[in-house]
Amino acid sequence: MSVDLPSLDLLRSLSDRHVLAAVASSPGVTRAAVAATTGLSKPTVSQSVARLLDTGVLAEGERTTGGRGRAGTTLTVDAAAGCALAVQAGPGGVVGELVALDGRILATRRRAVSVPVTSRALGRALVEVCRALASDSPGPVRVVTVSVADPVDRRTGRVVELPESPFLVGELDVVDLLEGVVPVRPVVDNDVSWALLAEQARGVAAGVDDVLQLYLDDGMGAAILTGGRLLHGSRGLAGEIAYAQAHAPARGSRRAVSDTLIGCVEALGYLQPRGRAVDTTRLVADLDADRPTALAVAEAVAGVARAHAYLLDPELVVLSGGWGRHTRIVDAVTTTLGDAGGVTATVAPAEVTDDAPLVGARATAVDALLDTWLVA
Amino acid sequence: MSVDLPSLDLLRSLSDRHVLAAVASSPGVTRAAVAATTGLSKPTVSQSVARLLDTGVLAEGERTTGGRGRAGTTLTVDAAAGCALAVQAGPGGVVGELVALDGRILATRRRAVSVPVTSRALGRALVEVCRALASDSPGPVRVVTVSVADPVDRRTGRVVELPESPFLVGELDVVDLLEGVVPVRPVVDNDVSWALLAEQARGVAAGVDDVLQLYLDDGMGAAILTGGRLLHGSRGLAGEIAYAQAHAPARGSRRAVSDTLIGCVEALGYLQPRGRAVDTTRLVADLDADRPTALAVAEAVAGVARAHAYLLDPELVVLSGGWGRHTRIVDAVTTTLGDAGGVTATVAPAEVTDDAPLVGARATAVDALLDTWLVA
DNA sequence: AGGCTTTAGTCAGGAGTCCTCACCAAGCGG
DNA sequence: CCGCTTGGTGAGGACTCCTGACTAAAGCCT
Repeated sequence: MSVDLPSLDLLRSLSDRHVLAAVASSPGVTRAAVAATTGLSKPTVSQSVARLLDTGVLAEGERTTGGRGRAGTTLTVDAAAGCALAVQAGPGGVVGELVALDGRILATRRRAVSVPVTSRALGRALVEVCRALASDSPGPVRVVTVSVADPVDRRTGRVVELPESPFLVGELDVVDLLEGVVPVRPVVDNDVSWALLAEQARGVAAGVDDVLQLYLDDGMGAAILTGGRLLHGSRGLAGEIAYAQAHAPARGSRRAVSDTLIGCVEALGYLQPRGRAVDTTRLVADLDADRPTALAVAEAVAGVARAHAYLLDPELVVLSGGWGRHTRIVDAVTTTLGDAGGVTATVAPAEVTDDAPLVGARATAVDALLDTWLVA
Repeated sequence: MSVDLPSLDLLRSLSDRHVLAAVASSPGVTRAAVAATTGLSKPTVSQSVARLLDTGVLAEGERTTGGRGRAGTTLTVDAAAGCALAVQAGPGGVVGELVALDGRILATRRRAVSVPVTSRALGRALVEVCRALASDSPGPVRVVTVSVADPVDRRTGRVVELPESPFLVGELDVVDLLEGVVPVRPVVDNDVSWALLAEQARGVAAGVDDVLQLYLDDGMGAAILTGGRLLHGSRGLAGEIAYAQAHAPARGSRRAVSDTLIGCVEALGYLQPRGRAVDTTRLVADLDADRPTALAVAEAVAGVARAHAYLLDPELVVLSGGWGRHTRIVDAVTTTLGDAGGVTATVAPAEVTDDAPLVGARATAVDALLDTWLVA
């Protein structure tokens, strides 16, 4: 007969949350250690732990025999109480992880998709990976986060067809696809946003609250962290930079090209023949060779970075993606921002490079999984 | 002897805050009415009111004789317990208001500044207005918000000299100027941000969480609301659009101008001879007359709006300022955004036109004034 | 005028949370 | 074996919120 005391409930759940977070962040701690790290009193921690043991989130382990005094009973997160799925879908295929509340990765599944990538094949791979991971789970799946390498409406979970979509053809509705596969509504966002969260969690953006990250690969996108929070926009589509206005000298002509960023890339000859994707390998090669057309692309990117740095006043500009991390790009952006009066942002290449979106999706999944326990 | 119970304190202050907000929003309410609107129980409200009466924030009034049953004792915010100052400094001079916790304007002071505006004269006017308002105040001044019509670092309160500052010459340090004049550190921000808050409080942006507002007047700027919060950037300088890349057909030539927005305005001949300010009156006249150069400015603005709409995915784009609200500008932006695939933002002219920054600064001042009571 | 109805505000008791202090339990070292 | 150190639990106090009952006061009706 729990009475409806919203404020007291809030208070209790606040304590529980602290305790749970402490155990999750360092499994095997004792009640006393939790009390020390959280600042709560020992009795309060005991009380909270009792509640959490009752719900099944926590499990008691063996006693430790290491220290001086009495051995304490260790506390661990019980994966059987609920897990989360973090999945990344992109041109390279689908990768997914089954993660526990304490961040442990319990299982990983990969599934390649043959090019050209169709939304049908990608959707099938997504479903298969999720189904496999869900069956691996020792407990119910309570959170699913999905990274999609295309603009996606995070309210509906549908991939949005912008005029010049980078790699996908056809429509993809992640929420609809995973309807019966997974018991919860997935949180869907585009890969650049997740990559920025990864960079914040364990990369160059750690501890920085205002970040502009440019992702330059087959597709081009941006993610914005402002006041420590991701900027999503009304539909979660924020970060589109392909249509940002840009200037660049055109190839074989003396006239300047003035167009959108993707228009410049096309005019300079770096779009793949089919589709609207950037020819990353050739662009990287030309950047390595200091070819003028490639350097013109760098200038165009730098101009976009400058305009956006003026608009957003970030503390840090992160360059990521297959050709975004190239020295020539980083140098061009650094120089342009340095010449711009009033802009003080530092420029740095991304540090998290392997499956960065997956890392970000995982971090968010664990956070959300933690949250599922204080509502109930 | 209040014990150090952070969480319980938080709880109590949460109740107090609700009660105080209820009284502030509708002065003259009774305890019972507060209980009804806040959802708290009558005894809890009485307890909270007792605390607030004790600190002096609230005052008891006469009994009401309107209704059916027993007349309740009315509650009012006591202005003598603390007031706030909202001040707007711009090319037109300085305007300031003394506001009470319930939003009542207790006094207004204006002071014109002769052109050309120097930072010295503006600073003097600012100090005089603040000093006069502070002496008008029935109680201590606890919050000061200042709107400055120039880029300003909200951490330091200093006006930042960007390469092409719109109207001010010389440096201006608001925090330093008001050091002895006012007993608290002022919250300083640029006028566009405050104007957006005004638009959110009582204008076209009411209830919308993701807004891009362009302010086009003597100076040009933008403000961004994302997730219901203002985007400030690392130094509070976010919103600079003068250096956004833009395209426009040049005057008297067939070649397109490709430059920053302010560069386009200059190339089209709408910059004032002295300084880097836009010649608003002439631009408005030419927009009225449908002159090609003026319409070219509209196109340049529309291009910038489109690029930023793609980047930020706002739900609403607000156009404000002396020439920003012009039909030709609104039409151009509406058309351009309508043609852009994937952008669904609606476009609307600003509704709060008279001293919009002051309105926003006032709203924030009242909020902050409310906050000063729950910390203590 | 007096009683009834309605509303305002307070008092008392119960539930729930947190804290401090004290106590018991269990290891390790001398 | 005894003392020291550390882990965990009770008891009591303080504080908050709530519900329900009670008093106070004003208007309406007979």
